[in-house]
Amino acid sequence: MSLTDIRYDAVMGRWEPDARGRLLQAAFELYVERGFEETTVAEIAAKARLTERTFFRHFTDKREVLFAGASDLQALLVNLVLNAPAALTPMATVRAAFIEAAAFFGEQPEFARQRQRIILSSTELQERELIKLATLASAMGGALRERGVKEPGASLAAEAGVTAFRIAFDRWANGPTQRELAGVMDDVFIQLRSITSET
Amino acid sequence: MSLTDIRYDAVMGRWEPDARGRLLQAAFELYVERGFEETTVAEIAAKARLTERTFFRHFTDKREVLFAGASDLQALLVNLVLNAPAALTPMATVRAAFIEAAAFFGEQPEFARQRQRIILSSTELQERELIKLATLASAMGGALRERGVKEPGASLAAEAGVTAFRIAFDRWANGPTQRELAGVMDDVFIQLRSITSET
DNA sequence: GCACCTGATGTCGCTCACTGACATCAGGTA
DNA sequence: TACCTGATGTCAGTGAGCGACATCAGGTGC
Repeated sequence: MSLTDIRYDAVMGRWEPDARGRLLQAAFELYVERGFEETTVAEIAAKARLTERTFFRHFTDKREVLFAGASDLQALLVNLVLNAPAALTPMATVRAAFIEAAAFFGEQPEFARQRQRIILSSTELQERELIKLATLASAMGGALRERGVKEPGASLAAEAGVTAFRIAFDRWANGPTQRELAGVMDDVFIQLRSITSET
Repeated sequence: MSLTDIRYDAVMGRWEPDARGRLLQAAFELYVERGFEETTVAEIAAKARLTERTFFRHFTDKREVLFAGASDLQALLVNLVLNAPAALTPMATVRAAFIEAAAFFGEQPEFARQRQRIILSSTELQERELIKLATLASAMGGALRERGVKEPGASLAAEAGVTAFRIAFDRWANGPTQRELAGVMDDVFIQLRSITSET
């Protein structure tokens, strides 16, 4: 018996609770079972015992469901940058932030991997992921600027960090399960330094 | 009298020539005049004296019109990487390729800037641009691998190069007109090296 | 207890991007 | 002359996404 089989009981309020959560779960399950493009918003809504219109009140579009955690991750990383020891260089700040944030995914590695598989299956979703990462880089660049880093250094450090993160994440998501994300990221950041310093 | 006012003459073949070119121009003009999101594919087709269906035979979607040159740019950059002097390091190879390719845009700076303005006005278009750049990075990474560069160095060099290119391009497109793109790129690549090497 | 308000959901009708199937027909080819 | 080909047109969809209005349980003020 899965969670969606829990039936609604007349004792409760006017509506079955947690509409957003039900939509999240219904969408994720359907994206896994049938694929993203083959899944219709009407199907997601039906599975969550809601209407299509309600889906669009909770998520601006069909893709956003998969990026519900993005703003939390961004807030976390921005805070890590803002609160990093003042002595750190921009690049070290960004790197430390990402390595600490690795726990964000480490908690549910299976979920993270499955989500990544879905995203890889659809160009539309990859586009959305890229713009989320670009927004993230922009926010981290802003945080660096608040620490007094000038342009274009702030943007470059943030963008380079996001790039390293992305490559590390891909390797981790598709590589052997036992490897820790933080460790992969560490390697990639080291490689980034060595590759960019050779002129 | 603009180019679109040239009238079709009964002397010619069954169809007015260069449907694709007419669609390109009609779309660009409408995107500039009315904005991307406010422009309808039907309007573009009408302006080009074609039907909506024909638009979709030439372009997979409404956004692709603005990225018609992307594959040429990619081919150019990949070739520059493949044919670079063997002695160059990966990062120097990528950097040289981008600086040479700067001429690609330098030829029509006004067009490039206007196009960039359109893209900046729409999230959808930014998404598409990001995935084009990601594809470009992937292709350049492949070219580096053919030169014997190992992973993740190849991907990192390509991605870092694309990042520098993107930041330089933004600065160039929004900055003072007289500045040369190649010069801006040179600066940004130098900054990238210095920022990533501080640990 | 009653009237009122609020906010989450439902209903309806619409626009527009995009697609598949089939029709048309000028120009080249056998 | 008969046929074929390829670019275009026509038509009838599907599905995402949105605006406007209706519903109604639960809280609030009195």
